[in-house]
Amino acid sequence: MPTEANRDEEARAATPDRAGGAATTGAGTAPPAPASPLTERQEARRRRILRACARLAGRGGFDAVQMREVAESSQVALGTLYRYFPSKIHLLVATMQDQLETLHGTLRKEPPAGESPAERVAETLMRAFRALQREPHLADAMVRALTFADRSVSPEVDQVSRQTTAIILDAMELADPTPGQLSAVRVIEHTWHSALIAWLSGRASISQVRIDMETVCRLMDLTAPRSADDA
Amino acid sequence: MPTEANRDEEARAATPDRAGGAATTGAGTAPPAPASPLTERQEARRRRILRACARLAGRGGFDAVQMREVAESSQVALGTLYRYFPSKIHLLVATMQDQLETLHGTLRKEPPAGESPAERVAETLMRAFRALQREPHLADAMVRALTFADRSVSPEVDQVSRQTTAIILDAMELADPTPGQLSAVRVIEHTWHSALIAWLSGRASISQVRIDMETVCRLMDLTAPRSADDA
DNA sequence: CGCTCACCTAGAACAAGTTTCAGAGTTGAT
DNA sequence: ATCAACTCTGAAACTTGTTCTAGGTGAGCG
Repeated sequence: MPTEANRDEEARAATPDRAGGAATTGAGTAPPAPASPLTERQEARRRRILRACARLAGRGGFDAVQMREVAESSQVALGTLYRYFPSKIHLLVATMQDQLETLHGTLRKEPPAGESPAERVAETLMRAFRALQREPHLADAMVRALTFADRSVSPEVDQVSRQTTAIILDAMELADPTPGQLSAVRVIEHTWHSALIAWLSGRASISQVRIDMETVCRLMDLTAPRSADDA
Repeated sequence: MPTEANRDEEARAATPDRAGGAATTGAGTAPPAPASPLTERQEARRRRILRACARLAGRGGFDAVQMREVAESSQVALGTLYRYFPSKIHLLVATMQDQLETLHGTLRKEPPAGESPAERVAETLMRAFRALQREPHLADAMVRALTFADRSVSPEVDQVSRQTTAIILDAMELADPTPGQLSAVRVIEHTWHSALIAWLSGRASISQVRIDMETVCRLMDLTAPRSADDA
């Protein structure tokens, strides 16, 4: 007895697996579809899955995200879930991408108000941090997935990294960063990432995280050697 | 048919599980033995296990460390392996502790030769990095375990963190760091850690890692506000 | 109308981490 | 010498991520 959500179906696009990783893994089973647009109904499925994942991660964290339960909760067969997200890690990283996009949108609407780039970046990161604090289990799940990801998830993890960079550069209000500044931004990202992990595993307090973030932002010399108004 | 390694046995200390985590987990099954000295024979078992773990991790990395195989390879029953290391993560983190101790010993014998603290720290970290490069699979396994560790492994992860701090402080040749410097050291650790992950997952090149390490060491202002010769 | 194709579903099957259990074996104490 | 306590062993069982198989359903098309 099927539930009641499988009345009519679509049949067009090849595979719902986006952003295929063609890195070192041979093109074994995954079709080389470069960008399948995803049917409306498929997009809806994808959303249901991501929402279920975030909900389950919200309580219990990483361990509470069980693939069978995600599948059931999003009214999708287990095989289908794996067709959309080839592993639990992929699923959680995609969830993080999703959340990051939301965050970036929010930040765009309410940009940080600090005077210097360093202040704005620190403020932005602490704001993001507070957002994560509101859902510590979810944060735990996403970050654990992110750091546990192996090479097969590189494209997605890279995407997350680019998104983070974009957020920081936005906060700096710097359209044309120098290589040195990009390196500084990477260091800030590293620090944020790692401080987050330390906090999530209970090895660092919030104030310690704040201090570390302020430290790295202040010392990273975010001001351009020459003021950048020639963009 | 027992193998041939279980002739005589010891029985004294409570549990070989060191550094019990009494954090939030209730004292369910683990006896509260604070520091069980481990019989000679138990110590030998522990070594065998760690060596087998490192060997398996050396090829194949994280996934190649399979608990059944570790047990078999170290001539120990599966249950015993779990008595010594309550999870695969614990086992790999302990392996990292072991390797770090070795590294620290080596570094003590051949300290870095740079002029400034920043140079010495960067040199030290790059040397450690090259050591990891020699066994990339092992490095992968240990670092993945470290970042994947949840709260139940906090004590052990903390120990690794302290060891790393000690190595950096040694390189700085600074016995009495200021709080600001400690924060800087934490940032450096965060960066090292995260850069390592990025390299291991193929998202950063070695030169990028070097640049990031030099960046963070240079900018972190490792020189004391006043020169520290009053220790 | 019936064919074909891609997608989906339900469920079994497999793999590896973890737990559990009964039975020895060892050691120190009485 | 016997006893009690503890550890180790060998093997099965359980859990959860992942894969596989068989069958069903809708859409375009001859």
